[in-house]
Amino acid sequence: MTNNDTATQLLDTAQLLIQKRGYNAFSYKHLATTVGVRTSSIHYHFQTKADLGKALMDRYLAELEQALDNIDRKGRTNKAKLKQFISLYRETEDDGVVCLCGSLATDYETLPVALQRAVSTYLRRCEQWVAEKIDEGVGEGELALSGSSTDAAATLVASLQGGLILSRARGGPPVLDNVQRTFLAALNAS
Amino acid sequence: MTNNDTATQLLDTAQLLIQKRGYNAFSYKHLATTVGVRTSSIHYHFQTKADLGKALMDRYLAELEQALDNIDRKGRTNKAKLKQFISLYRETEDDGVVCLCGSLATDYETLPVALQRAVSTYLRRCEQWVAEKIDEGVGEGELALSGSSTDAAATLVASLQGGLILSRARGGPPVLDNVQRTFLAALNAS
DNA sequence: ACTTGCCTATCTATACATAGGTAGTTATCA
DNA sequence: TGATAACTACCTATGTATAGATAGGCAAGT
Repeated sequence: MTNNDTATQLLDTAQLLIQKRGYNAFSYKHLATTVGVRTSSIHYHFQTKADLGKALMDRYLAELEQALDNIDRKGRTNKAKLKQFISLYRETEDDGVVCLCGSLATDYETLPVALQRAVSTYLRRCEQWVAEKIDEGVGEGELALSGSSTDAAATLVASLQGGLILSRARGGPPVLDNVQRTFLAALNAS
Repeated sequence: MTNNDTATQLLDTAQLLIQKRGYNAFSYKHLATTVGVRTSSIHYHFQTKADLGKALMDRYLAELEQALDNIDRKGRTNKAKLKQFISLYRETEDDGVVCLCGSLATDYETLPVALQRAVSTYLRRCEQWVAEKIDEGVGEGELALSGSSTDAAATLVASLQGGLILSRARGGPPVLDNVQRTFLAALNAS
């Protein structure tokens, strides 16, 4: 399908542009020239910029669920699962971009409501999943934690998103390596 | 001086707009109508948007140094100083905005070089200061740390910035409260 | 014939920026 | 002291580029 091809290409490119430049610095014109079509063609596939954004987040959320599923099925220990989760973001850092969701979260106030909701959902899902793994790990005596799992989960998600955002500006070795070490140390699980 | 007044008002308002909406979603028009002048008047005070951004970051950096100085002079223990540092961001979270620097960091790729440099400087300065306090605290036996102070400092700054950014989208109780508890727990210093 | 997937052409709104004017203030010095 | 030059802090008007969006056409597939 040419349809599928172009639509997917539009999604892929738009996502990258948003991750690189932010929602408000990315435009249909920019996207069009990058993909090699006219802006009107983008409007054909995604009537408005808000629709495109929503489609992007829907896909991103589905991919997250898939990734979490994968980790849950393949990971042996909870520590390994959490490491896998972190490495999801660590790969993003290597790409020199931020999480789609973190990018949108910064522009939160300027987003259409549907997008705002999708961003919230994504973030809460991440925190919930992380807290779950920590709880399981602690329950099984695999991990130790001096605070609450909720605190640790919220902090991890914040530091992953923040780490990605700061990484480009700060330069130097990957910030998420520091984050991972700190997080695992707090769980007595280097 | 009317000069001082308008210029300062422009800076204040511009900063708030950027912290609320991001660098690229804030415009001279928006700023002008908010302050009650014409866009050309903004150009009079700050020839270009890049100049305005630079002036903003210069001021922000100066304020940071002042705040750190204040904390260093007034804080008794290193733990207290670190708590004070965190509360700087915690106040920002209450205002429902993000750190100016965190906002700019997200749009990093689209910023004029002078602004990029200012953002880097700010972030590195924060990390450096935090690492210093941790080192001192550990040296004096006041704090204990299982990892490196560099890791902890980078992680704290990332989670503060990330926490602010996620806070609006996530809703619920302040994220930075979770961050503070996690951070202090990791230092064996609740 | 109808749908799909793209195109050209065009619209309105806004972005950042500049040119040039003006009222009010301050400095200079015969 | 009071004429004039220079400066300050705005203004109106305008320009060029880009934003997101729409209308309508057309070729290819079914």
